[in-house]
Formats: sequence, structure tokens, C-alpha cells
Amino acid sequence: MIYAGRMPVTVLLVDDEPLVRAGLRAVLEAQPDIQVVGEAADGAAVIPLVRRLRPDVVAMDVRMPLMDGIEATRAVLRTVDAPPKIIVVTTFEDDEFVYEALRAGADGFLLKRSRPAEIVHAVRLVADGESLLFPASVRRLAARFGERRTAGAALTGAGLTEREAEVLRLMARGLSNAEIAARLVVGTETVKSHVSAVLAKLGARDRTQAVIAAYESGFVAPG
Amino acid sequence: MIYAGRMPVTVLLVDDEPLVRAGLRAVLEAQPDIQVVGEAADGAAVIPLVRRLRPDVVAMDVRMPLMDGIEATRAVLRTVDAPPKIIVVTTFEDDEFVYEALRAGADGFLLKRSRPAEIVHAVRLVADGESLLFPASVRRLAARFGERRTAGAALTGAGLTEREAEVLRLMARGLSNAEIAARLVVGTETVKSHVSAVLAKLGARDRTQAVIAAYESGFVAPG
DNA sequence: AAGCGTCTCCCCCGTGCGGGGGAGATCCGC
DNA sequence: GCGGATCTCCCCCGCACGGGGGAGACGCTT
Repeated sequence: MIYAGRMPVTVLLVDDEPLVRAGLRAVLEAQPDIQVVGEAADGAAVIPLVRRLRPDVVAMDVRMPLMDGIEATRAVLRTVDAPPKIIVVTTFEDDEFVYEALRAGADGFLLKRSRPAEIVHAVRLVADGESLLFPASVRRLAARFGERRTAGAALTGAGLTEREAEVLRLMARGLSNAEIAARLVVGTETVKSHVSAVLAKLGARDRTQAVIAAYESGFVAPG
Repeated sequence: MIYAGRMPVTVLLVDDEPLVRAGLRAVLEAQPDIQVVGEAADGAAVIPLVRRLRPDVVAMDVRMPLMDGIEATRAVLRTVDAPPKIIVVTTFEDDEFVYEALRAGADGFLLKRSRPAEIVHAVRLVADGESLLFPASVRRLAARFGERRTAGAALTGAGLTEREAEVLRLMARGLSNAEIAARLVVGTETVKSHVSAVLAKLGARDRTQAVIAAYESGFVAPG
């Protein structure tokens, strides 16, 4: 496989530990044909970032606070059209995670213990459309889940609607549904609809997680 | 504390995962007064390296294949004269590890999840002869929430207790009361008590407002 | 005209959340 | 010894929240 003359492969790093992100960045950016275009600390922050940065590859941690890598993988593939390739990164050779990751639609599976050369190789491989499955025995499973990706494509073109974003901003200021309703001069049932939509799109379980995602993704900023 | 005009602090990295070493190196070498002088992949390799490189600080992983960080710490302190300061680096806030590490003679204790600034700070601190015992995140919260927040409805004026701060941190990661209870190995009723105390002291109406306060005050930070 | 997406509002329903009490155990300082 | 603080757990209770449905009105593109 030859990489000369290619456009650089763009990568988004998703891991809750800054240290791991720094490590991946150091390893990947040492390659002239690979470019890290962004980082996220949680799966919940991934979708808007993918939409904005349109990376070729997402390196996704499994264990993360709000939304784990499996969930985030599902969310990205479900809500983003022309989605990036996704490499799920984990610490242990957990077969369950491999299986789950494949079911979720991941293209690659990588251990954190891997040597830099393997990591670089994995990124290049999935960027080229190949799938990379660590244990050979699991490779067979890939075939069974190979047809996804066409079906799920895009409910709406964009993430949050303007109204939903407005509601999320008010949620992130601590307002209750009733207060948001009063502020926006609509019924509380309407607000509930918007809140539900926000929770669904962000993969949040409740308004608290949604607000956390808003902070973590930079949608709102402290200060 | 002023670092200008100092000799650079030399650091030896000991971790079995190249990724983590690369991350630490990237984070530390970004500082002009810190220099990474060597790396080791296992505790067993540390002693000769320490003898040869004479680093000021050793950043030591706990979990390693041949000799773990606790053992390696003991070995270094026992066999090397004028030994370096040792920061034990681990993944989880495992009290047992903290205790063991301190018993072994470690000068500092650091979580891999820490933000770069905290890691850098820890290295400088132990290099200066200070000891850095409990996770910086915990320490920070106590200090931060100790005296502020005097105004408002809160009548106690005493700030958050350690336990309450711990609960708030978990709230700020999106955990429900039941999940926090499971994490802290206590009953949900206990968690409810702590949550209520946190809400009262922060002047928050619900957990969402408490989490917002946590972000806005710097108690937790995005990224 | 048809279709889609958005915004609006409505129903039912379960439950997690938070308030308001109380109480025992431990530790620490006076 | 005694009081205070902290951590733990328990009761009852109201309600906001969130999930599951559905539906009408508007504006847009096709």
C-alpha cells in the first residue's frame, strides 16, 4: 500500500484522558500523512465535532464518563451522513467489547498497549476502507455486520435545530421546563418535546448529562 | 513559586504503554523547565537507568508486567543513594494504591486522567521537595469550596465536606444517585443526603444547577 | 400537490429526584 | 465527659422529569 501523494488522513481523537490524547497525537502527528484535527473528552461531544471537522477517522475510547465509545459509535453512524471510519480503542482484549464495537459499526479495534507503528498502521488501514480486527477469529463477525452504514443514514441534515439549541442553552443556565416555557412563551409540553429531542440527539439520559455535554463540547463555556 | 533561572527538572518515564509515555513526554516537554531524559517500559529496568541518568523525578506507573511501580519504588529508594523523587501514576483512584505507594516512599500520587497542567504541576512540586499526596482534583475542590460561597442562602458557611465534594464530582459526570451509591458503595439514601447538602450549600435548586455551579466555579473543567 | 422538517400542543404513566423530618455511629476538640 | 461535625441510613411525600405515543399548522423543497 502506497501513501505518497495522498491527501493527509484527518483524525479526531476521543478519549476522556488528556494523557492518552496527547500520546495518540504525538504518535500520529509524527507521520507526514496523518493529521489530528480535533480532540474530544467524551462520546457525548463527538457528534457536533464530527459534523464540523469531518475527520476521515475517529479514534474512539470505549470507557468514557457520559457516553461510552460503543454508544458514541452508534450515535455517529446513525446521525451523521458520510460518517468517518471509526477505530475503537480499549485497554484490554475484551471480547465482549470487540463484539459490541463491531455490532455498533466500528471499522477497527485497537489496544492501547499497541506499539506506535501498529497504531499508525491501523489508522491508515481503516482510512483506506479496510477493516482492522484485532483477533483474527473475530474477523468473521465483521462480515455479518458488514451491510450497515447505508441504512441508517441521516434523519435530519443537521444536529440540533435552532429551537432545540435555544432550549439547551436555557437548560445549561439551570432553568426548569416551566421556566423555559415562560421564557420562550410556549407551553411546557412543547418544551418537553424539545428537551426530549435534545436528550436523544446528544445521547444524554437526563438534562444534567445534556448540560455536561454542552460544557464538554464547548456549546456553552464557563465564565 | 518561581521557576525562572532554575536548572531544568529532569524526568524519567516508566510505563509499559508507549502511548502513555508519549503522552507524558509531550505534556512535560512542552514546558521549558522540564526535560524528559529517559523512558523505561518496566519497573525492572528502572534501577540502572536511574543510576545512569540521575533524574530529578521518576514518573512511575503502578501496573507493569515484570515489576510493578510499588515494587520498583521500593527498589529504587533502597538501592540508590540520593534517590530521585518518585511520582506514582495510576489509572484509578484506588485508595489501596495510594496507601501502598506512600508506604513504599513515593513523593507524589497522580491520576492518568489528570489534566496536563496538573501533571506538570505535580512534577514541579515534587522536584521542589513538596509532597503531593492525594489526587490533585480532590485537593483542589476542598480548597476551592472551603471558603467561597459565604453569601447566599447557605447558612452553614462551612463549605462542602470531602464526601459532599466527592458526590458533586460524580454528579458532574452525569451519574444518577443510584450510580453514585454503587460507586461509593453506600446506600442511595446516603447519597440523597449528600446531594441535598450539596444543593443547599451551593444554593442550587436541583442537580443540574449544582453541576452548572461546578463548571462555572472551576470545580470541574471541560476537556 | 406531495413530502419533509420544524414547532407547537396533547394524552398517559412510571420513577427519579428533592424536601422534611429523624436517628445511630464514629471521631475530634473543648 | 460533652458537644459538634461528619457519615451513614431510614421514613413519608409531592412533583418535575422523561418516555411513549399522537396530531395539527406552517414553510420549505421537489
